[in-house]
Amino acid sequence: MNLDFGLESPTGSRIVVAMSGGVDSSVTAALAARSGAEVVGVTLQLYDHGEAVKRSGSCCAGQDIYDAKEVADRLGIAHYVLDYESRFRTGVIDRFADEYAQGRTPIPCALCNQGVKFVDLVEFARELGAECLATGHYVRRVVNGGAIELHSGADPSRDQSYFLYGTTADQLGFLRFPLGDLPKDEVRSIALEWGLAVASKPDSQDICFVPDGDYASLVKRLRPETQARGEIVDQQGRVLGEHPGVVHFTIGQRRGLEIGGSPEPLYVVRIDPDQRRLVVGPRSALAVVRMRVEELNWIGEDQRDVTVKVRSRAPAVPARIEAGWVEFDRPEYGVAPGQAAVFYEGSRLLGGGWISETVSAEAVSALAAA
RNA sequence: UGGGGCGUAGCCAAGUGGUAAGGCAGCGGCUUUUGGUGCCGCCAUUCGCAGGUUCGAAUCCUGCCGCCCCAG
Repeated sequence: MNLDFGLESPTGSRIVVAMSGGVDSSVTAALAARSGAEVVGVTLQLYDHGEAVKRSGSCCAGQDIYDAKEVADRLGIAHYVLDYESRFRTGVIDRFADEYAQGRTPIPCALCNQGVKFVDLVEFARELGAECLATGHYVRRVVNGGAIELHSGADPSRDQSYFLYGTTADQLGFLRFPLGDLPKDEVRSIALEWGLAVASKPDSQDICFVPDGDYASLVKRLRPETQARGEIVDQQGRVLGEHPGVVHFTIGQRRGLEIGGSPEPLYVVRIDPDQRRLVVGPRSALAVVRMRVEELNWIGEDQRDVTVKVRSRAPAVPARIEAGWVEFDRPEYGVAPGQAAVFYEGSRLLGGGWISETVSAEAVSALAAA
C-alpha cells in the first residue's frame, strides 16, 4: 500500500482528495490524512442534487456532498465543494444522450474520468499547489523505473481500470490511487476504524446522475427522437415487431424485445438510428471477429499483441491491433459501438479507445463464401 | 356446410385414458462504478365451448363455435 502517497516527504506536502461522499473516497481521504500531509478534500457538484438528494447510493450530489463534508470534518481536513454542473452537463450528460441518438452505447464513467475528473479537477488541484490528486478508484499506479504504469486493482472483482483507460501519462504522474492494493473488505474496516459515518454506506452502482436507474427518461428529455417507435426486423429484413425507441436498446441486448415464438432467444444485432430500426438475430449473429477503435490513448508505448476488454466486468481476451483495427483471437459477443476497448498486458493497462465499428463472424464467412 | 385438417399460457409447441414437457416472451432476484450478457426462481387447477362415457378425459363419443386447406 502506498501510504506515503509516493511523496518524498508527505509532511509539508499538500494532497487533494476527490471525495464523492462514498466509502472508498472517504477512506482515501483518511489514508491521506494519516500520511502526515496536508489534505484538502474536494467534492464535485455534478448535477441537480434536488432530484438525487434522497438517493443514498449515488455520488456527487445532495446527501453525498453532505456525507463528504462530514467525513472531512471528522478527519480534520479542509473541504471544498466545486460546482462543475455545467461542464459535467456538456462533457458527460449531453454526450451520453447524443450517443444514444446515434445508435451507440455510451459509457459515462469513462467520459467523466477523462474530462471532469482528470482534466478539470487535476488542474484545480495543481492550482492549489498540491503534489498530487488522490482518488478512490480501485486501480494501481506502479512506478517501474522511469515509467509510471497503471494496473488493474488487486482484486479483479473490484477493478475499475476499464473506466480509466483514457488517463494520460501526465495525469498519471499527478494521480494517486491508494486503494488499489487493498483486499476486498479492508476499505470498510478502515472506515470503521476511523469512525466514519459512511462505513456502512452501500456501494454506488449504476449511473450516478440517473437517480432511479431510468436512464431512458433522461435521454428522451434531451434527445426526444430516441423515443420514436420503430420496426424490429430480422437479418432478412422481415418485420418481427415494434420497439418503443432505440434509447432502450444496445447491441447484444436480449430483454425488452417482446418477440415470442422463436426457438432460440433473439438479440439486438444492429441499431439503425436513422431508420429507427432494430435488427435482431440469434446469439450466433452476435459473434464479432474484429472492431475498429478510435481516439486511441496509449499510456506507454503502443503495442500489437494485447488482451482487450470491451466491458468493465469480464476477463480481458487476447487480440491483435493493426491500423486502428482490433482482431480477436476468438469471437467476442455483445460488442457495442460507443463502448471502450481497453488493452492490457497482464494487469497492466496499456491504453484504449472508443469502439466505432464491428465486423461479425457471419459477415466474414459470407465474404469467404462469395 | 362436399371432403380433409386444426383449435393446449402472450407466441411456438409436446402430450392420444391416469391426473398439463420444453422453448420464446414476460415478471422477480443475484451479479455490477457504463450498457448489455449470464445465472437462479416464477409463470395453464387447466387444454375453443357445452354435454356424455369412464373410478379417472387435453386425450374417447355427440353437438356447437372458430380457423385453415382441397374441391366447387
